[in-house]
Amino acid sequence: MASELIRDLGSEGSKLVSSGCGPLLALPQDDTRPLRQQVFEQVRANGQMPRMDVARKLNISPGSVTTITSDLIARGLLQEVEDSQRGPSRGRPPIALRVAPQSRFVVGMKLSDERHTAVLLDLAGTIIAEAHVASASLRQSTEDMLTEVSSLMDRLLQKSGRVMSDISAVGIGLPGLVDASLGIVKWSPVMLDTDMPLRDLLSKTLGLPVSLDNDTNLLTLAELWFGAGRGISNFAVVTIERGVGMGLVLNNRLFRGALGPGMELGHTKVQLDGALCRCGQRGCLEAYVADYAIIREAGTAFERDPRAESSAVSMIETLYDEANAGNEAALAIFNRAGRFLSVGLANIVQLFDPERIILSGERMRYDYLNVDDVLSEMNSMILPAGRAPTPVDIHAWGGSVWAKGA
Amino acid sequence: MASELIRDLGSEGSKLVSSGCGPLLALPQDDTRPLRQQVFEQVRANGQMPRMDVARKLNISPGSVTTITSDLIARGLLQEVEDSQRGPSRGRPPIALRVAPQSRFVVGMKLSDERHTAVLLDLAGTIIAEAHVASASLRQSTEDMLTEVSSLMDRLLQKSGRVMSDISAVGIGLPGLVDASLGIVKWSPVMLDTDMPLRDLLSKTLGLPVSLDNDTNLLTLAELWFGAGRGISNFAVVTIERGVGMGLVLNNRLFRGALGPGMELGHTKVQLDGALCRCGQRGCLEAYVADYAIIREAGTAFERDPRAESSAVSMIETLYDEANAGNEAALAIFNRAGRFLSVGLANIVQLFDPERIILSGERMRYDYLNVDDVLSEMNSMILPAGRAPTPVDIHAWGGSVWAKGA
DNA sequence: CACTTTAATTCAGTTGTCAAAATAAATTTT
DNA sequence: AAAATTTATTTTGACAACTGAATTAAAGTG
Repeated sequence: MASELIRDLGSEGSKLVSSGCGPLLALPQDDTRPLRQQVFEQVRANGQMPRMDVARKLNISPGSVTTITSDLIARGLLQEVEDSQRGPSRGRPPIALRVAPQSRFVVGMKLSDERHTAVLLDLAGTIIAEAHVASASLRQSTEDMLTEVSSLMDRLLQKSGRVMSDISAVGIGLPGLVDASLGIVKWSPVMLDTDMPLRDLLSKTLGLPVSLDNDTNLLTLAELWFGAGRGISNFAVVTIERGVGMGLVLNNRLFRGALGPGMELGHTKVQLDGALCRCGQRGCLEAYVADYAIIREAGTAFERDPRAESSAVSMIETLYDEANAGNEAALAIFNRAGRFLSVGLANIVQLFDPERIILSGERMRYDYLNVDDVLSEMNSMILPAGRAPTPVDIHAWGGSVWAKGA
Repeated sequence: MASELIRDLGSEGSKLVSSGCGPLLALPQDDTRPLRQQVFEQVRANGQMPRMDVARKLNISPGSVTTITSDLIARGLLQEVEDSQRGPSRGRPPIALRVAPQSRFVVGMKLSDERHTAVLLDLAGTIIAEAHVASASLRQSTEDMLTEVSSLMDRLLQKSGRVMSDISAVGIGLPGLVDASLGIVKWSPVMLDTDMPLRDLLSKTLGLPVSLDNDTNLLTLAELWFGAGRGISNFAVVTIERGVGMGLVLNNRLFRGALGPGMELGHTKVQLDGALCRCGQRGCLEAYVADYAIIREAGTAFERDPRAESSAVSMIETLYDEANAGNEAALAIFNRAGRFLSVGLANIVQLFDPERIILSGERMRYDYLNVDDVLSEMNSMILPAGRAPTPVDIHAWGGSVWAKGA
């Protein structure tokens, strides 16, 4: 079998003559956004900026900026800022532009097994309103899910005093395997059904365009748009909750992997024949740092039945208190988890060479693992020493959408 | 310290209003190649194709193709294929286009610690000639390097019957840390000097434009251009020689990492507090699968002085023979290395989700590690089971350049 | 031989962008 | 205060790239 797999230069060389060279599939994805959109994005990114600055930043002529902005203003997407106060300077004062705040609204939702969260944003990224509903059960049918999303939407609209027609798009994130381009939920811990075309169903229910994605991806996008990822081209977002997830931004763009499911940091192996993971394999990072791994260890060390505790979170909290109180065994559990997390993070750095790693997640649980120790250990495992320390961010929300008219 | 690193939504939210949202650094890299170049690349990729096919493929009007191709033909870059035989079909027969084979030539070189290799290619990617020189010593001065490259170039030209002015560009790959954009060799096992602007020196010596890159990157590009990577958007190339290297193609483009040095698969940790690596850290993949790791183990198992053997390669060969002859200890060494390699490869799959992994390298040494076992073990470590098997390619050369007039 | 089919070319027209000049609105100098 | 200077924006004409439709070219089919 091995020999079949091996091709040598000879056959390769002869193939060349007939079939040319260079990468096939030149570029199905046209990367160049129309200039109009670039101008809009530039203004949005800066909050507000005068036309000349846009022209300089994008290396286009001031004339084009005038044309484009006047068009965008006519469409109500941009507006001039009346009160552009500034220090005394010569020349005609610049008239700053900003995204018209009330022009359009988008909604971001995050579905989880505990509660669903929704935020209403304007195009400038300002949060107008926020709403929550408790999720009915751990796993639920698609129909229930549609109902819950609808009621969440109603509550959000009610809170903000808007109506459905004010909204131009909805973005929804949920855990599990999601095919964002097709809008299909392949598998999710919050849903009973698999391979469900949830996006289209939601779109029909709400009467709005919907985009669907993995929650970690959306969290990563949120970091890129609003958080620590702004201004950074390459970074990784690592989440530690029930499992260990990762989102990756390469060249200012979310990287989704080639085959869909994306990056599974949690099932990266950090130990040959290591601890048993819930995926059935051994040595996964998740099997050391996820909450169930810690609970498992605690159960062994203290001979406690995991189900005796009220919940996973509270059990870990108890354990953490004990560790702080000086319990060696509890401390050792957290230390070990922290060390393996260091290995996982160091591997990310070695492989992706990101400018930054962002630890982020809905629940702030990193202190359990002792951030400082993890970071210093991680840095000691990275080959070219002397790297910028990686800041830690905690985001309590993850929804962020993006709808854009042509 | 930890608290300083942590920001919460509050501060983030308030910052939003003033500073807008969306990624900064919109796109300094303008991705859109001029249409002329796209047409040329399309023809080159296909070997030969008629104008209408180009128009359909690139979604441009046939008129544009006529204009562009006639221009390219006038410049001598393309030519019409006289004998476009085809089955009987109605309509005017298409006139295929191809890259004019003799129009320009480029040279690719690979420098190593044993010998330097150079190939002469035309723009269609056909190898015209190949030449080698033995490298003088393990590490050498920059001056000697320049001399060696010059003599290699002379030999190549002599072999092919061309003169220097026939060549339009040279691409050179060498091991070590190379900043491709600046053309600087930060560190290399084949050079004594560090931080040397080798590209400019070579360019002056040869009187030609030179591009310089890490050899693994060049090997990856070669796979993308000529090898198993054609037609695949995302794949990883793994090399196992003195160390363990990796090149990555994402979206049909070589990914170089954010901070320059790029991906160091070899120093990915596969075991906490594992085997000692030559980098001084523990548990690196390299410390299990690189040749020095195997030799080290052999030395322990058989109480042999590594320096007693004539060379590293021959020592491994001896060990391999013994393993094949049934020596349990020798077999165990290779098996262990193979298993750790599986871990490394599985991690790549989990993180990057590539369509394919290509094991590639100048020296065909994979059989030592038993390709079949490694692959099956790797597949067993990947979460979403049922993935395409990864073919193994052996390339005996790595140079591949690309020079393109506007 | 007329008709169909497919490829390639021609050409007028649209689009998006720029360069340069003109205009606007402030400050500084005279 | 008027003139000069400075900076921002708008206007204008020109240009280059591309498209779409019509046209020409070269084959096969009935």
